[in-house]
This record gives sequence, structure tokens and C-alpha cells, in this order.
Amino acid sequence: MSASPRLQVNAALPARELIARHGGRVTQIRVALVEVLFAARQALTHDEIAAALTADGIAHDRVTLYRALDWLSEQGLARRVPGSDRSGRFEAVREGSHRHAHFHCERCGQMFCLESLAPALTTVTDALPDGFRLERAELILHGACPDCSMKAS
Amino acid sequence: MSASPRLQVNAALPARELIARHGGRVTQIRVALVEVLFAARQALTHDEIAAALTADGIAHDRVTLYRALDWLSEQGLARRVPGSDRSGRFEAVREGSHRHAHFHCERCGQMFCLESLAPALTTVTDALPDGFRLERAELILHGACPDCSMKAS
DNA sequence: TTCGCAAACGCTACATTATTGCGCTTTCAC
DNA sequence: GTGAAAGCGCAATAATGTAGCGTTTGCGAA
Repeated sequence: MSASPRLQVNAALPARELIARHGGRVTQIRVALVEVLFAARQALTHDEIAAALTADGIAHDRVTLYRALDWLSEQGLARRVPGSDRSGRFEAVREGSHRHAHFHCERCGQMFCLESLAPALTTVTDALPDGFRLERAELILHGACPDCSMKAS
Repeated sequence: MSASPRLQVNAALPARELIARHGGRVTQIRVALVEVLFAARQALTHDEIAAALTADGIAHDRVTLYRALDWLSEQGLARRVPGSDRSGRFEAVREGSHRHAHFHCERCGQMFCLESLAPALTTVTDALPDGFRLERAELILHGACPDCSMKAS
């Protein structure tokens, strides 16, 4: 079932304007990349992004994609998500969103964003040994996603 | 209480015996590897392990090291720790130790094991959306370690 | 102590992921 | 429209991890 609404970048702020406002040039690839990232409800691997662009008929180079992703990260529009596999993942940084936990499905490999779940930093800070200065935290859950859970049972 | 004693490196059970009791052959590299891992209070990258072995005068091959680490992981003596950088890290699994959080220092790159800190799985499970089946969790903190905190201030 | 053999080693080659250099193209201000 | 620089694309390279395969070695048995 894919009845999930492909939510726009922002009802009032389309991709091209979002890019322009950050002082970047509005190129075909950046626009498409922003749209793909913001439409996804998961953290996407570089490969998945490339596949999505190709599916949309956008020719692109691997290197360009890396650089575009770097730029988005610098601008705070995207964020790199570390995974247990070697492939780096990226997710969009939405307005009003906070750092959230991620769920990695061991069966299908997808990584889901759990907006409802954020590392409880205050609790963590209390338990931190002396001297450590905490700046941010990553919480990554592993298991089976709903689809794969169904199939298994 | 535990009728079946868990095999771990300690004063009474040196590395060679630990390896032998897990049904593996006692080779120079495995012994050295176990000693390096268990002596470290941190999760070590493949490179750091290799450097430690070389410093100890143990010649070794990259591939052999990967395979030895794989074997230790299979035996439950070591564990792979995912990092935000691309390099995989490994840590020893000590007796009585549990899955704990890790602290990654952004300044010096070291990854510390915080035995006192474990992801609160029960809390997490409650907040998990329907359908997700949780198997384990990784909590990775980022910031500055005591040494680097000192230098900065 | 010696012997046989499978486990483990280590060399080479290869796969995957990511980065750098550099010339060419496109965007955008004028 | 035009020029300058941002951005793109190709090629080469780096970093990390695997696979194949012949050789060595730990270790149980003779």
C-alpha cells in the first residue's frame, strides 16, 4: 500500500525557492534532490536517491549527487544519518522537526525516521561520566519494520 | 548463580585459553588481538587495532585481521560498533557487561564505551509506532571527551 | 616425536563507497 | 545577450571491506 501522501517540500515554499533562499543556484539536480528527500519518510541511501532521480528521468552523476548532498548538509537542509552498514544515508531536515531516532529494518534494510522518538538528552547527561561534554546524540533501533514483521509471521 | 560460567579474559583466564575454549585454534594473531581488544577501554577501529599489533611486533595481514574479528564476533567475544565515520569499530565483550552506549569524541575521533549508560529499551518500546519489532538499540553520543574538553577551555 | 589434515594464514584481485582534480556547462546578475 | 563564477561531469584515486586460492601451522592421533 502506497497511499501515503507525498508531502510537498512545504506548501508555501517550493524546492526552487528553498534553494535560492539559501544562496545556492537553482539547478535541475538540486531541485529534484530536495523534492526526493523531502518526499521520503525515510533516510535514503545514496543509491536509493540516485534510483529515484533516474526514475524521474533526471540524468545525474554520482559525484554531483555527493556534492549536492554536502551542500544541503552545510545549509542545514539535510543531514547525514550513520547506519550500521557502510552506506551513508541522508534525510531531509524539515522545519520544526527535531533530532529524532531512526529504526533500521534488518530484513529489508530500510531506515525509518521516528519523529515521535527523540533521545532523552537530559536523562543521558545525568549519567554521563565527568568531563564528557555532550553535543548531540544518535539513537538507532534495530529490528523488523511493520511490512517485514507481517511477512515473517 | 550462573552454573555455566561465561568465558572471558581476566586474571584467571588468559587469552589463549579463552580462544581454545571456544573451539578455535590458538594463533599468535588471535591471542594478540584478544589482548589488544580487552585491554582497550574503547571501541577500536580496524586501523587502530592494526597499529597496536604492529607496535607489539606482530606481523599480520589486513584480511586475516578482518577474519579474526569476524570469528570473535561469531563467538560473542567481540562486537561491531557502528560509527558515524565510515570505519567500523570493534570492542571486546566483557563478562557481566551489557550493551552500552558509546561516546564519540568529535575532536580526537576516539570512541569511548560508557558502561554505565544503556539505552532504556522499555521506554523506547512504549513510544515505538505499531508494527515495529525492536531487537536492539544503539545509543551514540557525540561531543568532546574529557581530554579534548580540557584542551579547548 | 612425528604425521596428517583441516583450520587459519596471507597474497592477489576485486567490490563498494566516497573524494579530488580539472576542464566544460549552466545559472544569474548586469 | 554576455561574462564570471557556481556547479556539473568525467576520470582517477582513496578508503574500507570481501573473495579465491595456494601455503603454512596448530593440534589431535599414531
